[in-house]
Amino acid sequence: MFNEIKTHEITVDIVILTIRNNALQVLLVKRNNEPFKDKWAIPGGYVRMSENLDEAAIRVLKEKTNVDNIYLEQLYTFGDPLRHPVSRVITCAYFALIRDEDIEVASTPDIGWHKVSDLPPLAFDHAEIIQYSLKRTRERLEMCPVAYQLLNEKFTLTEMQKAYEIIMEKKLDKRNFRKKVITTEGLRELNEFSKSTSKRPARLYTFDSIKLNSKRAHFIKKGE
Amino acid sequence: MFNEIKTHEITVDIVILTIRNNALQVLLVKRNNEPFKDKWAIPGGYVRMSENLDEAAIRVLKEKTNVDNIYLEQLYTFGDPLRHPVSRVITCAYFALIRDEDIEVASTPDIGWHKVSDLPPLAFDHAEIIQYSLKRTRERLEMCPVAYQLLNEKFTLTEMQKAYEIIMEKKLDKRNFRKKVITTEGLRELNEFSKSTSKRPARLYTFDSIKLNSKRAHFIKKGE
DNA sequence: GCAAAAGTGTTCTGTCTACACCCATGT
DNA sequence: ACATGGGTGTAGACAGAACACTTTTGC
Repeated sequence: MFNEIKTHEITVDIVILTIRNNALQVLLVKRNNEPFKDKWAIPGGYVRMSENLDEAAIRVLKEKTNVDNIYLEQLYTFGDPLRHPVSRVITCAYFALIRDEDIEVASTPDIGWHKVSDLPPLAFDHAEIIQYSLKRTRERLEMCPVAYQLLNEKFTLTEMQKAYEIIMEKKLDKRNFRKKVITTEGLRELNEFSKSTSKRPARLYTFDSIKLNSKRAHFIKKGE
Repeated sequence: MFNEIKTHEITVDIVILTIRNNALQVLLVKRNNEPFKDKWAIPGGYVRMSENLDEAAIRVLKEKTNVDNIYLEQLYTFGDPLRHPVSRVITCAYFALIRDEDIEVASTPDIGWHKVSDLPPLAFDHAEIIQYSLKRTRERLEMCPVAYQLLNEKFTLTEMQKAYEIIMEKKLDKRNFRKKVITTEGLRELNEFSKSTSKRPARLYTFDSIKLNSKRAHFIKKGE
């Protein structure tokens, strides 16, 4: 119909969230090309002709973090004609929740974690994308226990509560939290206890059956 | 980075829903070009260089229905490399809820309403897109009264309940429904009553303050 | 006067909230 | 023995579900 249209470009950009140092952090890369050279941006890349959007997101994620078994969900597609100052780039944004311990981020000065509460100036509309991903993450957390995605495989309930509190930005009642979470499908109580780094050892739990309530949540398994 | 990528095309496709004849119906157009010539499809079109995705969706909607003041929300972006058998077309799907009475659909055999419960064979992945829009519509309905978007400006509570029942595909309790709905922000009781086409006249209500809970709901006003 | 849809309250049940003390361990 | 985080129960408020009869009108 409109052949002029073929000059659109389409990318995926991924908001990669984790909890580090008791704060929700997002992985940013420093751009080494114009536009926005030397500004921070969320990782992204062009969608290749042979891959679908999920695959593109998985690829970008793997390139940046070497992680490929995580919670990944399409967030929203941003297509303002002026979002990219040079060409017309429409981006399909994803967000991912990953375990701090799983990540192998190349430690160069051009890639790093930033607290979502204290972000540097960002390229494009990436600030808006990150804000929207936080909103979505909170929505998800209210309806299903995706927070375990941010925890180690075996975790204590206190660790899980901390993760909720960090993401929700509010204190939760310990007894109510535990009452609710132990009724969650998939949570399994282990007969193991935390190596008491501090005082009384805490019982460890794990998640086995992965049952996400979200409609378009993609649980990316290895090899997919 | 990957200049090969520039041959992506990007479209918007819109699931336009309304209630007609006590059924949830979707607007379909018959394709007159290959691929999928003579198959039904949801309305769509290429995104122009000068417009953002919402604007493209609004334009397509206006072209097909002459409606431009409705509930419109981005649904999901579908980008399977094989979803279009010829070229690589990524589509950003929207869904819209419109009032039957507002619509001016050209009445040609190539455009028409179809019950979502009885759809003809559809082009591309449009069946999947429609199914997903129904899921989303039900989610929205559970958290905010978007159903009034499908009703006339003045409506009875019974009409609204019918709309809910049609979309949710289940019967609701009249008293509980009314109890809940009258507490809704924005609902206003009028001192008017339905012209008693049948028996006892029913009080009319209207919505004035539009307060949508959804995160990315776009209320498209005239002239936007 | 009767058929048909409008309108209206109460009870029960389950869920969310608020809240304070004892327990197990390391030092 | 004490400091630290782990672990537990109950009462009140609130929201959702079940449920049946009276009212108003057209015919």
